[in-house]
Amino acid sequence: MKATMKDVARLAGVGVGTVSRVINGVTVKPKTKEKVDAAIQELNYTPNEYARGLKTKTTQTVALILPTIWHPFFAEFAYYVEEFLSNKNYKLFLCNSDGKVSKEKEYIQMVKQNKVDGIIGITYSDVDQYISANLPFVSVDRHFSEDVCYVTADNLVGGQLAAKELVERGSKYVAFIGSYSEYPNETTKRLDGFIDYCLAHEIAYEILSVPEPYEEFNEHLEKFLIQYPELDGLFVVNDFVALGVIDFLEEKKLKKVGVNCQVIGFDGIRLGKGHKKMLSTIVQPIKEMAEFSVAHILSIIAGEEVPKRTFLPVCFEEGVTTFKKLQNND
Amino acid sequence: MKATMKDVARLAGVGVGTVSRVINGVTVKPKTKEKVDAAIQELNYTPNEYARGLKTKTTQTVALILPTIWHPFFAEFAYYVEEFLSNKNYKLFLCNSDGKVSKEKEYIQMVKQNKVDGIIGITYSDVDQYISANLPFVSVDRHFSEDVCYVTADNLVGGQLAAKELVERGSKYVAFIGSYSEYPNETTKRLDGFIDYCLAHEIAYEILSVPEPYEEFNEHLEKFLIQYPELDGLFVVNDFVALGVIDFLEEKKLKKVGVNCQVIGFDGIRLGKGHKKMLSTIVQPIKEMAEFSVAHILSIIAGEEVPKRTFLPVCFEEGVTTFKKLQNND
DNA sequence: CTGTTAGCGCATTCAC
DNA sequence: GTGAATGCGCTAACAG
Repeated sequence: MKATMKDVARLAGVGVGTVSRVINGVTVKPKTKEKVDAAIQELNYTPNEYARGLKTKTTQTVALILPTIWHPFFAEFAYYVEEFLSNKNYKLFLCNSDGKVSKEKEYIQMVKQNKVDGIIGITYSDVDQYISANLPFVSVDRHFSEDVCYVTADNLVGGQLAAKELVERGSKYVAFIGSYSEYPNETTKRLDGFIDYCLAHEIAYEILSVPEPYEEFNEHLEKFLIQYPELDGLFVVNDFVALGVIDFLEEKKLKKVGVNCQVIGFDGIRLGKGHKKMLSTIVQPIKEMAEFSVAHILSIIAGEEVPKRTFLPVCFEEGVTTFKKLQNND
Repeated sequence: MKATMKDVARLAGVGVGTVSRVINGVTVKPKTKEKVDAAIQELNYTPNEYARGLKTKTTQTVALILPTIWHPFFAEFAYYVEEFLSNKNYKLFLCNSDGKVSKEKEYIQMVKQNKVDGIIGITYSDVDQYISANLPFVSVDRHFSEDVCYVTADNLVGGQLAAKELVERGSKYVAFIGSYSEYPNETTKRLDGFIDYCLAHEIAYEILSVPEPYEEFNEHLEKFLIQYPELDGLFVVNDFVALGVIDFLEEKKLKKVGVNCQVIGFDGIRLGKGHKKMLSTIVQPIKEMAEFSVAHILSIIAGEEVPKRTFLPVCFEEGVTTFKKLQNND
């Protein structure tokens, strides 16, 4: 039915060891290699990865756990992870956890099952207990209690930067709009940074922080905006929510974004790629985040040491939802 | 180091066969099952999937090949595929082909390598030669020459529907705007359906069909719109391109969409979920497409017969880029 | 350099 | 019911 190594060996008139050698590129006499290659060709032979994996205890496979591939930020991240992995001849398992611990746990199990060599995870729920330092795991955007490796954009600086840009572009009274999850994660640092800057520069600010999930978010938002009508600069926790806020402002005619109010998002998703109406935002280096995540997980799998913490720089990208910069007083 | 079946057997004081039986739910005396379960618990044992796969010749794994997970339509599709697969206890490999045959081929190889049980593929390039009826493959949005199973939205009806809606909502002179790929696929039927309707109802129409990739698309578009200034209804090949067209029209002030010109897209991606400014579009039943794709590939893997062709209905979703319907003369 | 052999961890015969 | 034995397809260690 399906050709095995033994078939190839028989046809080529050699031992199975030799076949294994030519496949794995070990030194073999050119003449015999030819014979083997010919036999492989003729039988259309492909090594059985499961048999190989059983011996070598390696799967050339990594799992990626994320909340949902629907979100453009995660999709873009997944794209790059797959690309970098593929370059290294690794395959990628995709897991949408939907924030459900059971599913995250299920995938984490896979390394014990010898089904994957390691895991890259964006998990916002409580999986601490399953993660330990000896599990090949790279966490993204989330700092675990134990010393597991993690890579993240510099959310603190991002928050500071957002405040700074709003202020330097003319806002006098700013606000952070976002949500907080039940479980701690790096994204809360966006708010921390925002506050840092306002405090240090004595800028008046307000905060709207709604608990997830976003039930009645717009109701909270409306009340907030009515309560503080003088706000002229908004930093929204991510681009997705920011777009929603902008629509809401326009619909309710509460503000004219880009005219009497600025809005800055966070993520830098390429939703509007090619579109002119761009959101001003703090851009996360998604590609680099994926690159480091992959590099680190592969290093861990190889048994090498990796830096526990990798912070990647963010930058401001100007769209049409902020004013032009007045002066450059750096 | 890592516990094996033998360790469990020894600790429980039974044979490995018995351990295997309790794991696979075969009849075992309750008393011995207890002992085994206890041993499994104590050793924190998990079966090695590769060893099992080597015996059973099954991997409980399916690969999904698509052009890029970046595109919201594919991301949404992937989300559902993973969900349905997960329900059946299957895992998902993700492959971004970027339209590169080499990568598609590489993943198709995986079934020969015993690394996946089957493949679901959205491939727009020329992989016909690698696909044959005896490969467990379900094609989405693409009809292969051989009798491989495929599922697709009814693009022909979708094209007709788009034309119908434009006309019934007041357009007198309509156009199809899109592109065509080097390789045939179901999406070209959108144009076919569009023409069908126009011909049958004697509606004047034009066609702009730019070859992929989209180099200089906007140049072609501008020339086209200037050449036919009387156009008042546009059917664009998909939502992504449609949004670009709308931006272009507004930027160049060629038309006022929703006022003196209608635009209908195709796909029904939930980009604008929660946003008010929605694109009118022909919605593909993404979830159902994923559901059938998964059901079929699992059936094929199980050796069952499946329908070769599955057409799923589309529907029109009203946004703000079309006029209100004047009358209902069905 | 190359053929032979011993497992990798598990499911599945067989006898008992 | 259950234990022992066999082999899935492959790699690696061992002789030759």
